Amino acid sequence: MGRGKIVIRRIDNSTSRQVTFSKRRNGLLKKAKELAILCDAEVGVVVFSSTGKLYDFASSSMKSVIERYNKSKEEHQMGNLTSEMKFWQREAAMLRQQLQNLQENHRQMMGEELSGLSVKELQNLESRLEMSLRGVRMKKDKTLMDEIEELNRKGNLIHQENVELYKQVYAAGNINGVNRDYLRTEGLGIAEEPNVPVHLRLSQPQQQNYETPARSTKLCRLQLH
Amino acid sequence: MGRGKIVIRRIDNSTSRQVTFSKRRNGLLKKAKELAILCDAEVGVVVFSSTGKLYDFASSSMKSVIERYNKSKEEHQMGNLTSEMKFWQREAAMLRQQLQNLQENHRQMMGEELSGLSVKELQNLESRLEMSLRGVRMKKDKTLMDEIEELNRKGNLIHQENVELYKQVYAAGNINGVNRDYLRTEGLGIAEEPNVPVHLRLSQPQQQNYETPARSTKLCRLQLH
DNA sequence: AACTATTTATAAGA
DNA sequence: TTCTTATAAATAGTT
Repeated sequence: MGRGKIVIRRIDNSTSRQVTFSKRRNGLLKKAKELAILCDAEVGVVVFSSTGKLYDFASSSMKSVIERYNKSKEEHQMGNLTSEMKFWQREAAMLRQQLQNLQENHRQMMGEELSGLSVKELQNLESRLEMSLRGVRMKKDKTLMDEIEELNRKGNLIHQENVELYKQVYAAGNINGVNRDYLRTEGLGIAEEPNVPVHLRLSQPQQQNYETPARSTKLCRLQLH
Repeated sequence: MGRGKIVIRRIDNSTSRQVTFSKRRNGLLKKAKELAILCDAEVGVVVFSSTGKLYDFASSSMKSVIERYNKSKEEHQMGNLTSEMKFWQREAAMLRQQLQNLQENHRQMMGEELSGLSVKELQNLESRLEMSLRGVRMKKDKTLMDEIEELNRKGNLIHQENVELYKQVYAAGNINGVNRDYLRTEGLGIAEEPNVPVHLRLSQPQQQNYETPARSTKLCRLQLH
């Protein structure tokens, strides 16, 4: 339909290609529009030029056309997208449900929202809490015991070190009496300083924190078991 | 381009419309194909007939065309979709995180997975459990008390009923002495059976279960505070 | 579905 | 890009 017949293959001449693109693109969009109107059809056309520019026509809206297209196939592109979205929606709903269940459970474990529970359920809850409490106390006691044991071990070590130092001091004292007295009273503090105070500083705050509750928990535990 | 000129408006004659649709649809798809080849363009055409049937052409693939179309706009259709999907993905991730936190919390409350906890945290957990336990026990006790009270109320009611019946029986007994003796010994048991024993069966096992642990915990509580 | 008179689209040139 | 115009292509109405 022009001065000469052409074969349908890529137009090599860039300018000519661009011109033809412009003409035929308008023609295509015009025909799409006419088809939609004449035949009461829903039509969508998307064209990207070789330079990447977008031209489109949709008798209704491209959104509508694409949605209908995807629905009409139930397998492509958007089908994947919607099904993926549905997956995430279901995922969210499922997680929300789980969360709600666990929250209710948790609140009940925290002693809240007990109104709806029967005596049987309350008993159940009670024994679960007792079990948990027992477990927590056992763990705590074990932690404390371990700490005490460690401290004792360190204490003994230091004590032994002191005994050794005493021996050395006594041995030195046989040569110089003044030195011996000095060491016995004040020098002992100096001699221990590089070791003992460091250990004490490390262990003291821990010891302070647990002593009061530790005693009460032990009493509890004895009565519980 | 035919025997006569036509105005572009919906063709009323259904048959004619259908024929024209067929012709022009083919023309449109052909022209789309030619445009794509001649001008090295990416083209997608979607047509729905008035009866809902789908016809389409895509120079590459409809998936590619639609994706490119959506990307090329960054606001329509797919933009909404992806942002909506991203919303749901974020929602799911958030819920999953919440769930995880709560689950960890819950497991610790259940006395599991206590390895990573410090003494301070264990203490905290312990007191939370104690508080919960206290709450649950209070609720249970209240439930039981209420039940007992209700039973007493009913018992009293029945007792009064019996008293009334006795009175009637005595009044009747003035006429017949044998009937009076029968009601005084065995009739009482029969009268109470439909109410009292049923309630006792309900409350007895519940009461048994909680008494032992309740006492020991109370002792603990007193020593702790 | 085929035909064909005509309209329409467009290739080539400006 | 746009206009022009000769000509190819599409298609309305008919068979």
